[in-house]
Amino acid sequence: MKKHLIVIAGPTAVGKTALSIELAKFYECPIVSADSRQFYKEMSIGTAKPTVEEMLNVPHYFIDHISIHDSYNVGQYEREAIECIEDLFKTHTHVILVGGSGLYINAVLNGVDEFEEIPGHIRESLTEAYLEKGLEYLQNELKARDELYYTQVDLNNPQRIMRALEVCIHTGKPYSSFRKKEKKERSFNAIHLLINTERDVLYARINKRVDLMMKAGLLEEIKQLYPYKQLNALNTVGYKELFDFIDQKTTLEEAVNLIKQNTRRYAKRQLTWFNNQGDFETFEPTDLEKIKAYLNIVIQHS
RNA sequence: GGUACCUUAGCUCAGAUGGUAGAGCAACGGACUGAAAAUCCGUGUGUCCCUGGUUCGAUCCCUGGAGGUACCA
Repeated sequence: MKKHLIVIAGPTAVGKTALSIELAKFYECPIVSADSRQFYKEMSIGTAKPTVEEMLNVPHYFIDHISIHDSYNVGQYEREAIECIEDLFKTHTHVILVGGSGLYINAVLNGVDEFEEIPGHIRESLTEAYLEKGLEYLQNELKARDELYYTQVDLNNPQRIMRALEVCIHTGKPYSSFRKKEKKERSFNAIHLLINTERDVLYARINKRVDLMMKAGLLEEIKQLYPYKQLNALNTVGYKELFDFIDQKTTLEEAVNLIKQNTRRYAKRQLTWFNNQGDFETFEPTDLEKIKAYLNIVIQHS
């Protein structure tokens, strides 16, 4: 029997969680998260995790999967997620993958290239060099170590350059020599659904959800995490704005408005990414019946 | 009621001896392979308050309105 991974992608706050739970109940299948912030057990209200009750009825994987103190990345996620999904397919014909992190969804669907793990101290010294010597230094280093990638990267993006450099330094080979961009074969059939709605509606949902998060105690959650605010995981919309409020850089009202604004921008970036993927069938978050009908047809024909 | 000043992009404001205008923020668009809710790039979207006049040409000068701010009553 053919195995089907139902992929539910879409911008933040569009209604993916509720929809995925409805579908999971219908197909009696588990849900795997592809949300790079819901992975963290210390972050809940600000990441709009499914509630405990919701998860009681439907098993969820990769929610509360790691700690903000762990270092985590797409490569690890790909390996773990594929192992988890293949395991689930031993007892299920359907598995749902939901999330808004395009890169992570892509890792499950197509895979990312294989890289060695890079020791953390290399990135640390690169970051230091960047802060001391500036972007131009990084650009020159990259030009010397990987001329090909130098012509391909966005040279204004320090994050990209540092990643390439850490690979070059640790392996002694150009970063671009690892970038094969090969699509990996998977043992399951993936059905791609993009959940989206009109921009006005989406933005209204985002604004409302931020207000609800505040009512649910977001500020309290953030106060607990304040000592760790420099961690990568906490460089997140909803968290960084409230850290600024705690640091008295903004008023609470300004911080909340900034969370709304930055969430809207994030949603736009997600849409840009998904639009670029091209092979997603688009539905409204309320189209449950249409989606079931669509899935039926696709599953029968595969 | 009087006097002075103001009215230009969604907001705050620049500006040109008269040749239809530009910054910041916002907004919008895009990129993306181990930080991805991250990081980076691009784009000015305009009855220059209205009206009549002067002028080849007015957002700019003049007349008369409207709205706003301050001070005096």
